[in-house]
Amino acid sequence: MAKKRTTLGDIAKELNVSVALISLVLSGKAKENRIGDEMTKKVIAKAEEMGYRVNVMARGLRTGKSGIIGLAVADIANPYFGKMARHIENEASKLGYQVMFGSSDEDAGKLNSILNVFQSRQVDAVIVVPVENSEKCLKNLNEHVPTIFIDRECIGIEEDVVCTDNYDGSIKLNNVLIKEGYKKVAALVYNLNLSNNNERIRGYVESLPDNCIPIIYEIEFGNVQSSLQQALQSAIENGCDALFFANNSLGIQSFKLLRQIDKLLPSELGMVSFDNPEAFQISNPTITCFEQPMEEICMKAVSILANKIEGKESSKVQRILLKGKLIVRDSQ
Amino acid sequence: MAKKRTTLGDIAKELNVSVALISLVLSGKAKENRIGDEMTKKVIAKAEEMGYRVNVMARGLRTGKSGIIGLAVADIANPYFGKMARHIENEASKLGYQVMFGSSDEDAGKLNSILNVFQSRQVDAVIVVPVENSEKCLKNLNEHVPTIFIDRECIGIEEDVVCTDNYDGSIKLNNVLIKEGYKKVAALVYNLNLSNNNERIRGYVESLPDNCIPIIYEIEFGNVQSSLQQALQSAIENGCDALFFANNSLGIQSFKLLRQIDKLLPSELGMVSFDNPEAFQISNPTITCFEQPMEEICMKAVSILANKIEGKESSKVQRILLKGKLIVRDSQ
DNA sequence: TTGTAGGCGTTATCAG
DNA sequence: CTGATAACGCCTACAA
Repeated sequence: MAKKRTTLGDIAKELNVSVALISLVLSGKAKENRIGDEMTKKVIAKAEEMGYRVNVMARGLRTGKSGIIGLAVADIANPYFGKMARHIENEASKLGYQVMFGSSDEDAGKLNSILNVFQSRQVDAVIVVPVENSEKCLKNLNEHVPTIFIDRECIGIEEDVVCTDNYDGSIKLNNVLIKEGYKKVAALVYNLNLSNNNERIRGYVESLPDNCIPIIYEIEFGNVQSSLQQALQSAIENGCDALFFANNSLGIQSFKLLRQIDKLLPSELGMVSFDNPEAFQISNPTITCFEQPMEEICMKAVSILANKIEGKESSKVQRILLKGKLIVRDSQ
Repeated sequence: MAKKRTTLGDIAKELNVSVALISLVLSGKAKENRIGDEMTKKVIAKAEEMGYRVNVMARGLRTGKSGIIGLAVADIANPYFGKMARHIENEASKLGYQVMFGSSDEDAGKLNSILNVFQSRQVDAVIVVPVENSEKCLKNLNEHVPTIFIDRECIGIEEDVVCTDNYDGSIKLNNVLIKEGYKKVAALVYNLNLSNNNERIRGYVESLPDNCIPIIYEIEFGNVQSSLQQALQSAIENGCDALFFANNSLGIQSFKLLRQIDKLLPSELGMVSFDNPEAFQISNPTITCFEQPMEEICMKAVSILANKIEGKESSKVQRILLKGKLIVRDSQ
């Protein structure tokens, strides 16, 4: 296995020309360096014949570019981030970039080590889902590599970010419950101080009618099962008639728990949730939810990043909020 | 932004020693080269202080290793492959490898270009989910880079592979239906000639009682919606009393379609499905299914790959089949 | 115990 | 139009 791969030098030798010439031709700079048409063809043919493939590391060492975009998500196994990865892969590949990913599990330490690896590899740019307490390492990253935040802002750092208009989404989502006549709606959210969570809660609170007081349960991210169980129990005991879930995993887990205690949806309890996982279309009742515009988000993020890589940074920080889609189903 | 990063040379200059010394120390070879303890400490401290970070491309150019494992899945947005990616990320990171992924969409052309990119980047190893008609490019890959197949074999290539014992799974799954007393079970599978599909169908066929004839619907991968609709229609008209789905997406899509036509599960029609997506726990009824041992598969795959990278290839091809888990719920 | 020097495959800069 | 040649930063014999 593995005989040595052919290099520019090998081709040059075969053709009795210089390495530089080959390099120029194969990196598509033949025209602009006025290299003869037939020579160009000959080189390309020979390269093909010899199975030449550029050595990206050599090129990278020389140019300082790796052709890699780093993507730091919370968890690639979460379908929400899986979709994100796919859309970013698509966009990046159009521009000739490869994607390298890492999962932070919402942990600043893990995120930090992922970003360290990315920097060691001299990724050309980074797309980050910021986590709690990551200001320091993100600020550092931001000073060295073109960076963009996605899905949420990093509280405390002024940097480009693309995400859903979570405030708007929450209002639309909660209004479904309000219009349906629910009087005591509780919101459930992870106990993570993240801009998206905060915006969703803000939307929930502000869309409540004047005579309603907000009821917010913060679920421990590290202890979802029992924390959620307690919250649901408490909400029911307090006479809540509907539940507002700030993300899909809370919605899904709760759905399971509610069924275990034979709570009937929506007759005994209404619910709506952020995000639109497959499960919400299968469940009975189907779940009314707010779908985030993932493809647009990723397209926008990569396009901004592409500009930053090229050095065409717009001078001021861009904060892009994209509208999502309310999907009304049967859970209220 | 971005002042030049510090190199080994910079540190050497600061300390008035040679580059080689620094290199030795920082790559952990101080002891074996009998370098003084205090010198070692001094170097490490200085490196820390100056924020040194190895240039992976320079190292890679020199050593021929990139520290990257390429992962070619069908679609990273599919939670099944998302989980796979996550487990591989975990295992690879323990060994100091980064993961770079690509989605083939079950298309041999796309897979080929993904693998080309991987090879250009000199990934140290590749984990591939083979697709139809990819023998040629996989054979080529296999001659140049340590490779392992995952999730399915590549029909026509003798190479290490780790996957679920699909035959076993199918038998267990179908037996649930048989034992429940269903008499006319139809199987639905994608029209892709893949070893996992074939094994699942083989299991289905062979576990049918003698008086039952197999009924198999091949769903067009490129035209799922209408192809599936026709198949379901036909199965119902032919008096099938239960459905065996060869994977999760067929199961989920069918569940939606069956509800649209108000088919009652399991009273009017029983069903079981391969894979255990979240949706199967939420649906009503919950779906009896067969869960693949993804974590074990990935652990095994990475561990074999690690050996191959080190050159300790076991001489004979390994074909690892891992047992999955039958999960009996309410759909039969 | 430490230093020297060559080379990995490309690209860029100049010179013809 | 094409060729020489010097970097890029690191590793690794081999020398001292």
